[in-house]
Amino acid sequence: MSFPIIWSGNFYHLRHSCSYKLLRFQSGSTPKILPDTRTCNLRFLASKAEGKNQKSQSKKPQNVNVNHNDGSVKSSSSKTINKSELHEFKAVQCYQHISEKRVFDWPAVVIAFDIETTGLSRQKERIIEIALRDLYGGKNSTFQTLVNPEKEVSNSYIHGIRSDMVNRPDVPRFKELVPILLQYIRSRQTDGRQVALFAHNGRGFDVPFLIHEFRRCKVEIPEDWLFVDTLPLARKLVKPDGSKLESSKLDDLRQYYEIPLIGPAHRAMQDVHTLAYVLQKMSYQLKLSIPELLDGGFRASDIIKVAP
DNA sequence: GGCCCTCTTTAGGGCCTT
Repeated sequence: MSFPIIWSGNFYHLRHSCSYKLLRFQSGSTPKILPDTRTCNLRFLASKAEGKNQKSQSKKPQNVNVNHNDGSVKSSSSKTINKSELHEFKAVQCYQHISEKRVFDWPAVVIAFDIETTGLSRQKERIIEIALRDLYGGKNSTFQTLVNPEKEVSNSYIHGIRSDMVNRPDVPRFKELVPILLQYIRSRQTDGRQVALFAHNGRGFDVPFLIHEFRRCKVEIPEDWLFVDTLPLARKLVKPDGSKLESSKLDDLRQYYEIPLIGPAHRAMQDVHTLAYVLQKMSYQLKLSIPELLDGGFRASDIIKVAP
């Protein structure tokens, strides 16, 4: 099984099944996942020569629902795809039929996730936003919500999430989010497949943060959740001249791979988008199959044993 | 705080995450 081919196929799914969800919580009622209606258009630009060879399907604007999730209403925006991106999309189309045949061979549910927090200390700070994306795609492949930290947000300059956006009764606290999160992950585990949750610097930041939030709710993270940190993968990357990359930051990786920025910067779902594409690029460059990626995975209990 | 790298391993500095 060739991972790069499957991954390219997945690239197709990323573009065609993106659906953001805004989790709204009403005190005393069952939380509901509501679709967001705002959209932005991905418009393809093609030269005349390219346009002649382009199939009609690829010429159609690709609609991507965008949920800024900041409580404000913003007008639709337009994302222009340049020539190199168009070339990549065309390559993806070549693999589409392969992916559709092999997609059920995926050994695991691959989910990219990211959190925004009130700071860096897992003991003192709290999660204020979480976003997940099932890279397989499909209906409800994305999940995103703000989280009420029940404390002041002092680092809004990082992510743009202000206290008044999250410290409100209609934003769920983490303990109210836990059962929904567990159910969402379970809903992605069709046929009892292994779930693998990818995060950049996940071992050092996201997963320990999740562990502490779950602990506060007196809930253990399921043992069948396998986490994979993409930071060690990034540190293995080398340039064509053999030298290492100057930086392994997620945004620097995005720029290195010339991945366009989609959505508001420094928000959880935007970073999930970036991670999804960076992961695709890195796995291709490092020639890593899905099982090889999962070999580097770890459980929440592995971290707890090291740093209780 | 974990991981990586080096002027290292009996250590220390820097990266990466918000």
